[in-house]
Amino acid sequence: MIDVNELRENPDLFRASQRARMADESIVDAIIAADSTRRSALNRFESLRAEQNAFGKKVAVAKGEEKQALLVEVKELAGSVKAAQAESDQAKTEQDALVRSMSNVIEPGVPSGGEDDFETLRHVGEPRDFGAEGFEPKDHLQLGELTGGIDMERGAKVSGARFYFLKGMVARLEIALLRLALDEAISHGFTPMITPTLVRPETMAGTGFLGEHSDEIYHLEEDDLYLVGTSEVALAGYHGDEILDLSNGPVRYAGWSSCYRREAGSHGKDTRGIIRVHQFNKVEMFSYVRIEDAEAEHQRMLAWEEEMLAKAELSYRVIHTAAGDLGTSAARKYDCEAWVPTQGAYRELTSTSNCTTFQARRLNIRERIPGEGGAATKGTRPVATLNGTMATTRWLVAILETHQQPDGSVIVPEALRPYMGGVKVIPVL
RNA sequence: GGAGACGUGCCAGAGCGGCCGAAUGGGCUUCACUGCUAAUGAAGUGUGGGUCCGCCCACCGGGGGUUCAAAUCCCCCCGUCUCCGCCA
Repeated sequence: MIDVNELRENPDLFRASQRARMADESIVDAIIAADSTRRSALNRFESLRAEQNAFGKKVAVAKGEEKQALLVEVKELAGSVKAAQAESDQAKTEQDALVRSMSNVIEPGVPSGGEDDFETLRHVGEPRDFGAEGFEPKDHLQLGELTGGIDMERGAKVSGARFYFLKGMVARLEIALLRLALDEAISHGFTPMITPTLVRPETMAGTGFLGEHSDEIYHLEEDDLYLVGTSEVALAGYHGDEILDLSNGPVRYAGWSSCYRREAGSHGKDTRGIIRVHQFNKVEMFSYVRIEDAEAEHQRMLAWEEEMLAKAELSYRVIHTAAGDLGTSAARKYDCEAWVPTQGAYRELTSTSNCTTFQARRLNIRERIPGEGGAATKGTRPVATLNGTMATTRWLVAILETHQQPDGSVIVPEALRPYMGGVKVIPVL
């Protein structure tokens, strides 16, 4: 959630951000109006309440007839206090709804526009030239089937469309990838975490996923629990309502979990293979940092993601996502998209977002305000949160296709071999 | 699944419907004292919001209710613990 005081003081910044996102600008003025209504209603209630409190003290010490007289008088006051309180609560609720519906303010330099208006920052590695090598690459599903590693048919039989079995060497490859990702994260100071994948409505709402994208989320009616689409949900909720000590640097967690997505609006899209599925695994970085450190942490996360892509020996490009494609919480987002040979396209493998103080405000996660020499002074302020992908099941698509051989066997990237008992090649069955 | 107990500040732990934002002890910070440490003494030590910057309002797991007035009484929810049952 955005900072209302800042919005009041600098509305143009917020209007510009909304414009860049191609979102409604008028919400800025609506919030300012609702805030002023809220404050005047609150003032009315509080002064009446103060009066009532003062009366209450008199009533407490009065005796007999005097007490009875005071009671009659104060009874009327109690009525107006109640009414003023209702009005004040109402104004607060209205303002809150508006504020919560507004997206984060973008960071400087974020490209304006929608999904296709991203800026390409760089290309790393050359896409493998199968033409020059003289053979037609197979897609990841063909490869998966040839090696006995992916079974979509039985996935559909057991669970329906967009479900799959990973078997044998491909199953091992996924575990190897995730373990490498976790070890990399640990070496960068992240504490490994295995998180709950079912969360309560409050947690889901707190992370901002229950808004526009609520139809993407599985909900268990019987128990009123949600299946998470990423461990970010649990990791952000982890320190909810807490005051953190960031004086020794960022607090970093690497979440390992299954992720569940309904893929509601994507019928007919990516129906082949495991590119877009209802359930997959992911190792996710999540950092709590001081506001001043957020931008630097974001650059670090991007660099760590690129290191992982290098270890998987993939060619990719890095894009700077446009404002309209950021999602509610992010102020800036970088995606790394790997080259998928049979699609002739770059597909997203990682995504790292700087949510600045947006999530922390909503979840009430703060730190003591650092004073001179780093010692905490009076007061608190929200922290910044960031997240980024270390590895997901989808990586298998790019790895299988990129490292395939003419017969359909697949060479295992060197960095993954120690996690596969030294296996160098996934053979055709 | 059944029965019961409990949830108060950084921690432990009191709390009669009004004098309770909350006793007491510990911790922490500052000061004093003592060669140093320890000990001792004194003061301070929650969060959020509003503000005419004097103060004022709210918060005792969460949400409702009763009352002129709720940490305190009533209801619902969440959580923790104990016992019984069930499953492994």
